[in-house]
Amino acid sequence: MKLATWNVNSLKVRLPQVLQWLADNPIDVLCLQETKLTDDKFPVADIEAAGYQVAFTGQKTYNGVAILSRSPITDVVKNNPLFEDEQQRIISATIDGIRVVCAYIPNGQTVDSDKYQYKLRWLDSLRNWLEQEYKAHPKLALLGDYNIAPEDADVHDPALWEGQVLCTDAERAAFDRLINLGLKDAFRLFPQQPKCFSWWDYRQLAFRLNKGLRIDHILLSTELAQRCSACIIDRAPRKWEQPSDHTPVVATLD
DNA sequence: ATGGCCTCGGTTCGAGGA
Repeated sequence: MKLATWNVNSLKVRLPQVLQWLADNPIDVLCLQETKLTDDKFPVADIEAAGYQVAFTGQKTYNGVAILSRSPITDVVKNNPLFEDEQQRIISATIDGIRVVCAYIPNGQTVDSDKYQYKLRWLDSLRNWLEQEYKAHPKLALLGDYNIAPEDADVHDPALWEGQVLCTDAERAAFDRLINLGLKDAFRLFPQQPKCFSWWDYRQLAFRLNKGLRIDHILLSTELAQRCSACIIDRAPRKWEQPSDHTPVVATLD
């Protein structure tokens, strides 16, 4: 079983790429972020025609998340019940006995902004809610765009990024508190090449120069981590025409 | 280099992303 996450930066623009990537790869569950579509505009028919069921929650212009699945999707929950939020950033569902949580964690903009404080509050509440969810669902997976590079190894130039949003101590501490619930970073369960990233700025030839960050993650509960046999970042779609600035991360469960 | 890019909404620029 393959679980994946991909921030597509507008599903309206990227739908052909999503369908192409699913045609190229045997993905069972795909979590999408930044769909940027209201629910009435969501391309349900195209996704179903590709052999996937889908659950989604969106809004105009910003945010928006979705879960695509080859197996039936049940018990869909939108957002974090403990955190009042107009922004559509979380959707959860049960698929083949696994509780899948798809999250688009706030960016935070800059450390001196209100958006950064919102990000930290949002992460604190996410942790509290997931603590409950984990107890209810031992087979738990949290996939998404975390907007956090957990370690300097996840940053192309740690000195340049030191103290910057996505890399601050407070954000990394929030990530560690998710880990401390008993979740494992699937990518770090395995030996990896250095300088593996999931996002590259559109500017400055960043992708060609591999000036990126690893900010898209798959966290697995202990039970699922024991079943995980691989986790890779697929750079291929980042090389396509008109790419998202993020590329998919894929975990394989046996 | 106080930047460069992309998307959206809605107009021909500003906000937001990361």
